[in-house]
Amino acid sequence: MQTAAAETRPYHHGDLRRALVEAGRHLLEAEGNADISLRAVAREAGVSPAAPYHHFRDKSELLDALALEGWDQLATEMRAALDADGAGSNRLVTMGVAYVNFARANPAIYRVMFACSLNHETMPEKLREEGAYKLVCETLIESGIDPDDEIGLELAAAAVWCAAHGVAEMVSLKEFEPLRNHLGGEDAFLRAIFSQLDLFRPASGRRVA
Amino acid sequence: MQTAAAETRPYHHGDLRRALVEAGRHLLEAEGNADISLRAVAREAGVSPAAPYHHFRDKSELLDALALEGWDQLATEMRAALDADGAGSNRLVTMGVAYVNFARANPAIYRVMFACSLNHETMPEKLREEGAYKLVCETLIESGIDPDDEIGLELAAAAVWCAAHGVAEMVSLKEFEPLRNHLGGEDAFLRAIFSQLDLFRPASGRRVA
DNA sequence: GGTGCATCTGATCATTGTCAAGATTGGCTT
DNA sequence: AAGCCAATCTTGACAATGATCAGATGCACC
Repeated sequence: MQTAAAETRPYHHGDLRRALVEAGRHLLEAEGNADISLRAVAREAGVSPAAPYHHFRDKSELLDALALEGWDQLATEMRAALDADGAGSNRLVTMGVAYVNFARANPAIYRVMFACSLNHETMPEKLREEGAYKLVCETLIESGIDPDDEIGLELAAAAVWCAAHGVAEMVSLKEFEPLRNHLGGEDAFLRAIFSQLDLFRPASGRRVA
Repeated sequence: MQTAAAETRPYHHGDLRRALVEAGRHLLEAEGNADISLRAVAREAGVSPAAPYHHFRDKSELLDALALEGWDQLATEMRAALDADGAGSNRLVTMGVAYVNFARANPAIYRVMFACSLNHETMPEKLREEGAYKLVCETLIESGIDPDDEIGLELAAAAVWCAAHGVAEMVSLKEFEPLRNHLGGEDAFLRAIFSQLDLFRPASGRRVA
């Protein structure tokens, strides 16, 4: 069943690169499995197994593209959560919850995102300039971190990100089901977890060494 | 180059299951890559590609066995770190650092451990009874959590584990290299990160809801 | 000593990532 | 408008992998 390119197969498929990325995203969402087969992506896009190689050197490059889109979406959703946030609430926690909610809602994509980062041993630069990382820094400054203490800021951002990632990956384990129920749903559960990591309380004393 | 079974190939290989697990661990350690090929494991053990199927239903079952060994080793190292810890130091942080050090020293094994857990959507039960999870709970109680507040304890343990896992996976990114150097090495870096997550400070006020 | 059964091998299949060579076609040059 | 170029897509192929099955092998037990 080809979802995307059913109609008339165009001789030279207008923008295959784009189509491949979207096919990949569909597969990731549908199967919920992070190890997509390149051939399956090509199939879904309605082209031959070798076609993708004219747009990506490698399977991993396709995954990189998928990861990039994921990071974009993540940043968008985090920003949206902050914007929708009532004044006076803990914005760091709100952001963390949004992060984890994204990871829970798109587990396959999230795994691809992180796997790519670990492969390259680095995260996409975009994050620092305009993406989620910058958002984290801004929110940290909002909540009392000294913006001029570059080391302190980076350390805090690292810690926050680590915590969010840890929660994102652990929280889908069944072990936490009872806890989640007891606390009354996903968001309350996540907020409780984050609250346990005191960093997420505004302006608690912090130290670098 | 077969490392393990070079000598004389015994007709019925004494304990192949064991040999396979060890071969797998060697490959994980050597290649540093988490996606071992079952065939490669068989090769390393000096048997045919089909032999493992008499001891494991599946490739994933071999990985499960490897994961289990990993969890054991982790618990051992965490316990050792606690035992070697000077009195008066922050034992939760010590434990967290040991956790992350293990993950950093055995990245492939750690990835297999966690991938297996995510596949089954649960962690091995052994952890709760006698493994790392129990250690975490004990140390939490030591550091002031009310042992009778079951919910609170479980929540705290969840938070601690999430944080440790997050740090373990993030910390190998190159982005943190300057930070690590600035703080004077791996352990100082990790302690700084953990210190940012205030939970790891003894007896800071905690709340459940 | 003989036999049953767990264990191991060999052959085989479908799938996958990747590549090289050939077909197709849109766009630019003149 | 004719024609060529280079990008794009397909076909066919290769090696490696996970998995299965029929058969060989030899240990333990009767």
